[in-house]
Amino acid sequence: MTIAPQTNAAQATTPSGGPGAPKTARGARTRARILKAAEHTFGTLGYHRAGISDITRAAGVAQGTFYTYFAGKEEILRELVRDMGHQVRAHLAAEILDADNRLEAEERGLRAFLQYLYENPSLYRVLQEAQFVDEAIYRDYYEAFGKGYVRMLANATRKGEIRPGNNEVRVWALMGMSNFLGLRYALWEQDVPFDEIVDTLSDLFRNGLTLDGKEKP
Amino acid sequence: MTIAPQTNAAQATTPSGGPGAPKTARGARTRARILKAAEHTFGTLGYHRAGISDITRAAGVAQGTFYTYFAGKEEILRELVRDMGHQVRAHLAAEILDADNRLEAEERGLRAFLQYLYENPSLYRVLQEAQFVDEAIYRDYYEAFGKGYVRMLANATRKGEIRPGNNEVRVWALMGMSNFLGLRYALWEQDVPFDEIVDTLSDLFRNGLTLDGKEKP
DNA sequence: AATTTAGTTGAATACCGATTCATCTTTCAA
DNA sequence: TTGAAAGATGAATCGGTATTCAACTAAATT
Repeated sequence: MTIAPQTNAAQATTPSGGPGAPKTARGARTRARILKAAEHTFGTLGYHRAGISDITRAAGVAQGTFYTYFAGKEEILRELVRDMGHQVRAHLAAEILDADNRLEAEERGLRAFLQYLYENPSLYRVLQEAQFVDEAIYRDYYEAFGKGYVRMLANATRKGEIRPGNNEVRVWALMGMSNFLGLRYALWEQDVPFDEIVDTLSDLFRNGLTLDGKEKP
Repeated sequence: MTIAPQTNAAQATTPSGGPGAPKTARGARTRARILKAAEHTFGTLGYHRAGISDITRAAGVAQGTFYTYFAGKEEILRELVRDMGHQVRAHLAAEILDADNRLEAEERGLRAFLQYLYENPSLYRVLQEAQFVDEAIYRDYYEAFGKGYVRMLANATRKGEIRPGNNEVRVWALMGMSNFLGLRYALWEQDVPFDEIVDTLSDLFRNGLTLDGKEKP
């Protein structure tokens, strides 16, 4: 039930250029600390309110150290979004793996997403704000996410698990649902159990996304 | 087919306090010009990048004039979101009025929303950014929107047009869908005709939201 | 051990843009 | 017509913070 206990922004990061990719163990550690601090700081204060000084303070380093590893405020945000994107996708993919069919995958995926958001509230804020700092990276995130999603729906269609239809449009609808449900029920207020949310959507899917004899009998 | 041709941020505004509610025809006109300019400027540059000077320049007034009518940058954003919220709700309500049943209302509502977003791209940006400047106003917007929506679904349930279920959860899911579909297909790229989007969702609704004999025959 | 390279520091800089204000112009009411 | 209220002006102020940099310390290499 408990999923992905600790946030770990640094772990999976490919330094990807920058002014100075760390060349020492110590350097790598420091860079990681700054990145994690940025995740927390941006998530709490928001991108614009968060100062470099807030980030470095949280990381326990001097202001100047920041610029040893990142070209500036925007770049660290980009890095962060890339990083978080990988994490979520990996996490959800793992949660879905042992689903027997598409419906079950949707149910598990949604529940895992709500749970993940609840445990990593920074994700939402960082991602949404990134949209206005650099739209491209935001699009990339959702297009990457959507691409894999469409592929899965295509497979499900082939297997006869869901009815044929425009899967791309469906995917954007589905991502929108998760997003809003997460915002409302995982971040704002947890006044409806995740199970009930999943059941409600499952009901919607069973009689519209899935193909088990209706409409055209 | 063409809906709400011109943006008109000022029109419906109740000055609502502020440092100086205009007391002259001229004043009212100037205030309106500034508000409309802010809509455009925020929508184009984004809240943070947009300077007061950009707004006043677009409005054709001096910087100082801004503060005759608005306490500051945040306040004009609040005013704008309130204003735009009214507009969208009114617009969609009108579009839905003559629908015969819930499904038709959903179809018309979605199409109208996509169209509206396409014609008023500022709406999305201003609203989403408001979230990080003053979360309350963002919540208010969606909660106001959602409240009316839930009421409509409740009516539809009573009439037997949709199956019973958690309508609040459904509403948040529906708002999420519209939002993402709008972002992707109305703002980013118009590579899929609105009709196809509506048809795709309609198919989803017909076999899950609506009740016309399936699952439990 | 000596030397070079990598990493760290934090105060100083540099820039930007929101807000203020003293002054001038227009509108309005008597 | 005239005085007072409302509106408009835009240059100067003021606060904030991203970024730079010269000096210092730690780590690696010979």
